[in-house]
Amino acid sequence: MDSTPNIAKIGALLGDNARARMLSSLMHGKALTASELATEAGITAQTATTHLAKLEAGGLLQMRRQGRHKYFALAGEEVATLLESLMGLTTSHEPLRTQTGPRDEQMRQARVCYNHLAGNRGIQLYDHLTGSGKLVDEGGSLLITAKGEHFVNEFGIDLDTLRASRSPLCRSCLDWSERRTHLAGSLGRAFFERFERLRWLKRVDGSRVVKFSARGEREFDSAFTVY
Amino acid sequence: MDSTPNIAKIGALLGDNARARMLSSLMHGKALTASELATEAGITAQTATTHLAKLEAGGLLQMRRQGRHKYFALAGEEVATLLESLMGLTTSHEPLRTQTGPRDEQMRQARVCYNHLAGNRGIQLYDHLTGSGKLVDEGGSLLITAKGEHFVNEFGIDLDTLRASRSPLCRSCLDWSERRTHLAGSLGRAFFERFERLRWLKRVDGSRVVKFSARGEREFDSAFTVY
DNA sequence: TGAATGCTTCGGTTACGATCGAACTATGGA
DNA sequence: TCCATAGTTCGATCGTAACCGAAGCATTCA
Repeated sequence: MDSTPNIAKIGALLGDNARARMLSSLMHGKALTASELATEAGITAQTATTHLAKLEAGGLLQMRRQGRHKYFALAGEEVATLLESLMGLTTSHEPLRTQTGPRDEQMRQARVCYNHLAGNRGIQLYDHLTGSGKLVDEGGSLLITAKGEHFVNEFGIDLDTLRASRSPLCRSCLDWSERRTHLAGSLGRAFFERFERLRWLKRVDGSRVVKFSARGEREFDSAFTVY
Repeated sequence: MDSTPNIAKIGALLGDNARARMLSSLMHGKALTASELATEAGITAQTATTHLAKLEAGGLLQMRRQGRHKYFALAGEEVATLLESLMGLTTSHEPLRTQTGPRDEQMRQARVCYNHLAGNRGIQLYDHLTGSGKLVDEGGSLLITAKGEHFVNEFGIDLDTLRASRSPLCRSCLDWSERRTHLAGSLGRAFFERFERLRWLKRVDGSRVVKFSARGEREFDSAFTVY
């Protein structure tokens, strides 16, 4: 059994500039979409597609579909280690990689994502709902419980209207800044609209950033405590 | 400062089949000559030259000239680690690499190398001579001391004759099986001839293996104790 | 000195893979 | 039902690098 073909194959994967750039922009551990990775690598979407397919087939990346998006992340700890030791070999010892995460702290806190709430606040919402048994994850799909229905209606959201729409009610969405899931789907959107109407938050125009008011923050925290 | 070009560069080095094979045949830690590496990789000497130059320039290999040979070894522990983690990624977990060292135990013990003694016995000789102050390493070149001259003459080797030849008297030679140095040069050859004449050893014909007699072994050991 | 051996340089061929334009499918939301 | 957006497939182009034959150095040893 000769294992050298394998090492050459992995090496070849790492040996392309575009792919290398993709991989290192994933070093911070978070997932990125195909087009984001294309931009990172400075190539077109078509080219990115083929690269990403190769990287996934080679076991370096892990993919997760999310609606019309594809989120890619490093396949595991070993891959990250490999990349680190590669970087360590040449650039002995630069400070490890410039922060590629969300440059803007505000954005990391709260932002809009397809009209629902993302960022730390979005995660808080999601964690509260699942942690308190209002939503449950049934084999990948998110379901609302009786308790959840009650809570949502109490909160001023008309579930029946939402159900009339064809789009899925609950849906988890991978958060690119925190690599955690938050609530998407029509329920997610409804929550966001409700927050706006309650004046808990306001969108900063021309950006995806969402700004909470002081009162909004307080009331959000008390409504969605995380256990 | 973007470090991705570097990782791509190293990746590209690893990404060629011939180079990968060369690297993994060096995994056991010992040094190989350019032509041995060419054979390992299944390519011609010309092609090997360019590959080896790239690997050395890329900091993956370390080279040491030795007469008309060039010995290559992995540049360091980090390189070995990198290769291991690469292999680990795909072939989770084959036993690490087939033994590429000298297949023949006899050969590992004692053999001829340019008419001087190599293998464990050669190392023993070398270690004795340097350890007892008969030879000293002066900035890479090996010199004989007064004590050494006395010893050599006592042993039945005519130093003056050796000095008349144009070839260097003392010379250290990297041992491919043990990655240690042993004595080469005309003195090395003279020792070997003397051992033959004393009937301490005999060459096994058609091979580089050298066989010690029981008496030879005993006397060799007492003459060349290692401290 | 000359023969043998190890390595290198040069030139030309060949194969592979990165790239993108254009046209396509799939998904989400109105 | 329809639009906008994310990602894919196809085909053609282009550059790079691996490869070897042949001839050239360099070293050892007689």
